[in-house]
Amino acid sequence: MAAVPDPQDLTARARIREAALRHFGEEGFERATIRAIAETADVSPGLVRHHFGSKDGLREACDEQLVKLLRHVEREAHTYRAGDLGRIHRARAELAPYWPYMARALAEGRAAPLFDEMVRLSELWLEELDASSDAEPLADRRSRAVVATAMSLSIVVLRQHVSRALGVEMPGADADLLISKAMFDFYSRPLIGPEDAARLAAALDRLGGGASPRSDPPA
Amino acid sequence: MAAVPDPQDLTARARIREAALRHFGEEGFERATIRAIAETADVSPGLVRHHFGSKDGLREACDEQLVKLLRHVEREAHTYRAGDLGRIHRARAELAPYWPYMARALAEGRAAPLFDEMVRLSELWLEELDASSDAEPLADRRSRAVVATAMSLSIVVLRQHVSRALGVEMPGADADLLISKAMFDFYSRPLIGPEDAARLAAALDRLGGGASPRSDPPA
DNA sequence: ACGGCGGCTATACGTGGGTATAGTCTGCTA
DNA sequence: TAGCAGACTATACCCACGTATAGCCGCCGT
Repeated sequence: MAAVPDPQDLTARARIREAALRHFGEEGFERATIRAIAETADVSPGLVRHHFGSKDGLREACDEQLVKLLRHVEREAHTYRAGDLGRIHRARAELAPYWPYMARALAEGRAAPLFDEMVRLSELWLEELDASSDAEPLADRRSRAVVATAMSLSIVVLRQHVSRALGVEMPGADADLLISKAMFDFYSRPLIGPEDAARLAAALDRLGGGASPRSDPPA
Repeated sequence: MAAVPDPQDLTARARIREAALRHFGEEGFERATIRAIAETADVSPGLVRHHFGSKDGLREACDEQLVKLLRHVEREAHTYRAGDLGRIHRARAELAPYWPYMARALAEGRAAPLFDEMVRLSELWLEELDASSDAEPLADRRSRAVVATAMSLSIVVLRQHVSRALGVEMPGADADLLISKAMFDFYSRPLIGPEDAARLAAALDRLGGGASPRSDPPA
């Protein structure tokens, strides 16, 4: 349950995997070398191959480990009621060391189970929410869940920019405070009125099967 | 003004740069090779070095080009009023071919000017918005601008997951429609009531300089 | 006591790919 | 016509790194 779960008495296999998660996260898959990973794990390069077959094999093991970790954290904090901030807090703290790896994996389009799992959670969350609201949603629940997931992950994936732009270190309490408040603000204060939203949605429908890309409003 | 601005009668230097933007975007910086880029640009590998000095030099040129492009698009669509969807539409279409490169650059923490520029725009946008609203924001404007920027970029950076999870191709009209509607929904319908938000913000303040990371609510 | 197996190391091989150098061709100025 | 400059090519170098092989050592079952 330690944030970094591994003192130094771990099986070599696990040490290698943890070292890889760090190296891949910090340097990226291509720049990271088996030799460096082995050195960090305090084993010979050959052993890496022995256990994981190849560099790609090692990465797959890392991905799996990441999903395993997410599920663990999830299980531990499945009380997702907004009230229990402390619980979520601790859960996130456990993930933080793996942010760099996570961010890279997601940005490269890997770690799909992780993303999908979060979408699932978002859908559950929206389901509750829809039940307790009377206004009609503009989009189907799944779309909203996917977009919400992407948005929440953006903070991790773009943490270097967020950190720099806010002038705070990013796994860090200051950042948590600023970001959480900003998000609560967005969650609680509508940026556009319902009539404007309906008008925009209608305009979109009119553009319909129209032309090429679009993704999101300016901000 | 063409979406991909370059037929095939461009200066070799420009052809190389465009080829690099594509290769770096699709394969990543490390996996992309100077030789392949040269071939795409229909020049010899040596010429790449001649013009850009090194692979890193080439990447820097790409980053600069990206910022130049953003400013161009911005200038062209500086009428950021939500009404003129068509204008924004065309502007975005011009950027779309560079999404893969953009996404990678941002995820790796590069292309800071691009991010910062978007933060600036968000701040302007929020400034207007704050003026026309009476409710007190929970966070300072800059924090909100940074978070909003990260959120809107998340769609591009995580487009592979978004695309997969929605089952639509991602530079594409279908995706635009779904995503835009979902975003308008979030922008127009508050997810939590103001009293809950205030309570949560207060709770955060109480945790205060507390413990380690936090980033965002579950969804 | 022993045979075998799995964790582990040392060493070597092969090559992809960035970089460096030398040389060619075209066009311009005088 | 000479001669220089810069765009461009061909070729070679070199090393980092993934992969492969062969072997050592300690443990366990019998």
